Amino acid sequence: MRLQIATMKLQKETDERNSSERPADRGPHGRWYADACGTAFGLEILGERWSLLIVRELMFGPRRFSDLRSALPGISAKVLTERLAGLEANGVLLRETAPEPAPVQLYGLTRWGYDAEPIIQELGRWAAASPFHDPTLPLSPVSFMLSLRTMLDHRAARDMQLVVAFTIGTAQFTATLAGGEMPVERGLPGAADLRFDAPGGPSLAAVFYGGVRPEEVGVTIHGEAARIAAFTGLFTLPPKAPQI
Amino acid sequence: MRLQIATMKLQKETDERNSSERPADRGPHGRWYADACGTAFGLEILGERWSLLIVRELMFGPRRFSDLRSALPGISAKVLTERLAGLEANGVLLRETAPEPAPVQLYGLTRWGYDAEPIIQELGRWAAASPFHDPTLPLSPVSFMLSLRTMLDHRAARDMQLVVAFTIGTAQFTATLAGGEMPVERGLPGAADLRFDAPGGPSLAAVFYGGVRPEEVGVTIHGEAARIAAFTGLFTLPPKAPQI
DNA sequence: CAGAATCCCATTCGATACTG
DNA sequence: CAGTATCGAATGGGATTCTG
Repeated sequence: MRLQIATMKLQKETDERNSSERPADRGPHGRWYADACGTAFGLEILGERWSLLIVRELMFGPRRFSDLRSALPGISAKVLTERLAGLEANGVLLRETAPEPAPVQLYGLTRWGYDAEPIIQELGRWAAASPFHDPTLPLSPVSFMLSLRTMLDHRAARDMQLVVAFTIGTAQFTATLAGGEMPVERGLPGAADLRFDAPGGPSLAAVFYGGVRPEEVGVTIHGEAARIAAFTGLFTLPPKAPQI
Repeated sequence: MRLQIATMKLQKETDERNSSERPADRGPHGRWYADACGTAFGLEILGERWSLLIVRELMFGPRRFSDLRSALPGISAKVLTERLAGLEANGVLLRETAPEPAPVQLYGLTRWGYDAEPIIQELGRWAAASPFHDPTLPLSPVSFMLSLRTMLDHRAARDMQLVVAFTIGTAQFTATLAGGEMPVERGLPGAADLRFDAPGGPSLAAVFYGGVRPEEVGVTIHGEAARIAAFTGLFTLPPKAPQI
């Protein structure tokens, strides 16, 4: 395998194109709609393949490279690296070298990055109304928790107050329902009113949205029966769109 | 780096995934996040380059091929054709052969397609808070009208009732403000409380969002001065996001 | 003008191998 | 673990041409 020696010489010229200056060279590649519309600009930043899904996975706190890789089935290390760099360059996320016991590299959203949640929610809400939609695919724990936030019936929840613990595979979340809002954090609470344990995202989705009985899909729920019913009743998918 | 000899044998099995049939094989290319998340599914449909901007341009009613081409600087006929076909296959738009005097081909959103407006709005609102953003680029008339709907202060507008006519280049719109909402239609109203005439989208954006005086950018406004001020005051850009 | 079909090269992607 | 390097294959999309 010697021949590679010669292969690298041509590399050089390929990247001169990038040297063209743009105010803040966002898309690593030639994207760039010549359009002042905010939507178009948003697409420059989040519209590349995978970008928005990466932001989604960071929505409940910083993650490491390998967390992201395993949460995004099919993404390659190369593309993930590129996207992280692009998002960082655009101020959506930051690379934090958290010196815990073992110094780990983390990627976390900036405040503005967290502000992208409504985009993710609107897109998800809209897509859920599509006639086609395969709910059997893998669903990351973050996706499921985000879907709960999206589908929450704020009005119906206004007078409920609950601390709910979720264990989804190895991921743990605490949802705190109060005043019609439901912030979600990573980790388990000291005391919870309800506890959901599930092997993965799809099983919980089946229980919450598909009316499947928990034991059929390996989900166990702890808590007062009435509260369980009241809680799960707060989340409903939108009706399918008409075929016109 | 020695032995790569054996590397290519495993290729085969990689593409079997694609052979699985999907209801309506959307992305002409291998897109397809293996992900049940609604957001990921939405990205399958709207996440390709140009797709969402095409939807945006159709937001106030059907348009023809050449309308779209000129509203989307840089798109090629081939790509536009492909995207229109993809969006049609996914139920976002329909191709209507309206037999007017001269039988013209029109593309119009389905009801579900129109439901995508909140996605466009959230993306635009979010992007407008970016530190980088070049407002000097071309802005299509539709983009501007959509931005008004996005930036409208619904609360402040609740008690206002106005019919406002816009002429932006050759495009004409009627905005009907009432009850804190402001639907927009193509065409001019019989009678208007206010009338804006502008050479293009950017000039109006300068007036509404940049505090520029109309005459500086070729915009003329007709109507009662107090009403003009009250109306234009309803629309404000979000504050820039902090740099963290 | 609307849009389908062809050509063709630059870019991009995913897989694999490699490195600190 | 956190990437980087490289390669083959697929895709993107601009330009051009053709048709009704």
